[in-house]
Amino acid sequence: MLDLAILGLLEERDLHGYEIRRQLRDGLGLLANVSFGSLYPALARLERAGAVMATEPVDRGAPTRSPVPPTGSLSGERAVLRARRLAGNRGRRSKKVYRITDAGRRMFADLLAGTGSADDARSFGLKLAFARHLAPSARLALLERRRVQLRQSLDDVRAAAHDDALDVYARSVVEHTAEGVEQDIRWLDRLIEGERANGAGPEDRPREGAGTR
Amino acid sequence: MLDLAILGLLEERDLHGYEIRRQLRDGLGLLANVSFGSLYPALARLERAGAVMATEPVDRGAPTRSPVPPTGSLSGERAVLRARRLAGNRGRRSKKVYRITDAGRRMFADLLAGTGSADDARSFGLKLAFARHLAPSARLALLERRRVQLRQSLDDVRAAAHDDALDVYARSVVEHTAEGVEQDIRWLDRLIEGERANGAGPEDRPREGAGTR
DNA sequence: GTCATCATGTAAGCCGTTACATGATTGC
DNA sequence: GCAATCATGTAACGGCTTACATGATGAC
Repeated sequence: MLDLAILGLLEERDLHGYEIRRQLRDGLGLLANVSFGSLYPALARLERAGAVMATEPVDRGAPTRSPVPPTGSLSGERAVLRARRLAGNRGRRSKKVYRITDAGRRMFADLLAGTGSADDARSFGLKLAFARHLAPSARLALLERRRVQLRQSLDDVRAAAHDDALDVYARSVVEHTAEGVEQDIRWLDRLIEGERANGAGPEDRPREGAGTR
Repeated sequence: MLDLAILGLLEERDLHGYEIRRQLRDGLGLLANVSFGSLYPALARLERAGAVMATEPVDRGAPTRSPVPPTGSLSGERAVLRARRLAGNRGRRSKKVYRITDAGRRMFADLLAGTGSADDARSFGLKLAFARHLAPSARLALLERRRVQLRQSLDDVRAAAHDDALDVYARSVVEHTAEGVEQDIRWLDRLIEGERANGAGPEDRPREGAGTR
């Protein structure tokens, strides 16, 4: 699920890990606080899988090999380190800006369209947030799959509400859960209606205007 | 979190693992499908910690000492009947009926009142479902803690909604999330109001009517 | 006598967390 | 020069899932 979010963000622009985390936190509330302990391993995994590649950040200024700046006798060591980084030294630590690859785009498309892990609310919300990368038919399918799941949930929770053994508090929880699911379904219905309505609409095509119909 | 649920169910009656799972699945929707792979280890852990004890259903032909749990519940009775039938058998593996201990009750109270892990919706829902075991003041505190968190969430998600870079779908997700949080807050407000109203009300005391006052 | 269900457990592994450790940049 | 922040990573661990293995019960 984290992979999906990372790839989705990288679809739009190159980013480094820290920035990805900020966008996940501030951007959309889902996946609110992923920790570095999961983010960086995920990036490393994606890089090993060939889905993303690390690109050196663009060096502004003189990137040619001028080994040592003429300043700083006291901070000599630091200056050397900085110089090595600017000179394109391999392996030194700095910002690592990641860029998605073609394989990564394919992986993203698969994750986005795959029925696996579309079950929970977070996965669905995440997928829907990236839904403009989906073909209209796949988008509709995503919404309708989710609707089926929510109908089932609603039946279950309503059955639970019939239990007479529930006290006031448990009952309140169950009933409020049911209301939440109902609201979700109404929301989905609005979205589905919108999708059906713009089948021929000229407005927001997914990304490239060259879609089928 | 699973511990809390288990102890909460055992507060009401003795149960064996399979039955606990069913109650978690059917009873209230939260913690919908815990798997045996987590349930049984959790029970074993609780037993090691002294929070629950396994009351072996009757051993062959020794009905003298504390043969059956004195519950009046339907499923409890059935379990007992089955266990009795089993008594004719050689004492092979059978149902393991768990009973909460005094230490377990203390642990349950701590988990229920503790501020830790009250953060997510599931933990809160679970705690609230068992809220009748809480003193009125602690119950109110639980609700108000949750309300503060939701206010914060609402501010965050509204800030996210101000982001102009969101496309239709991402924006819809954010806005629907905000609506959900608003609905949660209204629900909490109703509950808090109810709590305040029955401060002197004779209605639903937590469990035992024998309180002072 | 066999199948579905009830019932308990173990093993492997995923996904994510907290805590720790370190390096680089910026601003005072 | 020092602190705060930016930035990247590792280590240990916890909870929960799936898959596996086993045994008992009841229905037909």
